[in-house]
Amino acid sequence: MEIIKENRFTEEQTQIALFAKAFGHPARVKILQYLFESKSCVCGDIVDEIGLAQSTISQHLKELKNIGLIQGSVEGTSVCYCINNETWTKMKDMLGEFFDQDLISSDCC
Amino acid sequence: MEIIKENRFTEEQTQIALFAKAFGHPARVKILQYLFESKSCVCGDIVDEIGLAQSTISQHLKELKNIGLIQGSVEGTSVCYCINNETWTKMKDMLGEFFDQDLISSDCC
DNA sequence: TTATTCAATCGTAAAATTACGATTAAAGGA
DNA sequence: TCCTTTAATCGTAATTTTACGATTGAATAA
Repeated sequence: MEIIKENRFTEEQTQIALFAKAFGHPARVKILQYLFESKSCVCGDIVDEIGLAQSTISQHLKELKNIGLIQGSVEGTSVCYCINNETWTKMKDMLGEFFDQDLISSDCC
Repeated sequence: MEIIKENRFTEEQTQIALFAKAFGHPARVKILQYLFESKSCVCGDIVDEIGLAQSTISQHLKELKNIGLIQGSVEGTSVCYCINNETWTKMKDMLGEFFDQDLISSDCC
């Protein structure tokens, strides 16, 4: 869609922002927490847990899936969603480094 | 604005999402990195550094200020922006805990 | 086969976000 | 005083996000 290369931001800056956006909505924070805490991760259970319309939850799940934080596997007529630990770790590393900037920063003002 | 208490999400979930949204845009990621790296933190320098219109940068700075991640002090006709280390640390702690969920999570699927 | 269940997708509306130029206000300098 | 500089705010447009109900499609159950 965006053909012309945008030089304004680095790949890293863009990726950090994309990860942040992924849990930049309380529903997606809650979904991710639920997937970590719960043994069950069926889509219908998530809908019950969060309290938003089924189509809305599907939309949020799609966003989390698009960035790779979760993955879904069809189980009969249900779909089981899980954290993708590889992406989760990558996110932890990237954002962890971003957060720790303060440790090597000099004072200002 | 929102009078009726919204029970759908916890304060923590909402706060995590708000912090995430704060750096959920590459311009704000870059601004924060610049404030950490640079000795200078004058608004005009940020505008030059990022390459967006002055009014757009002001808007992004306002968002970062609203959530408390940065603070500005007037210096003559300029404004000097700085990281608010207290809020930054609070954010690190909160999101760090959120990220480390995987350490106590059981496998699924 | 037909009916049911479950989740994705569609269509749509409302709200929020992002970006810009123009204007304003405050401070400093001539 | 008047002019310049700096950054906030205003007004606005385009885009994205969020949410919902309705529909669809796939799989299972009767």
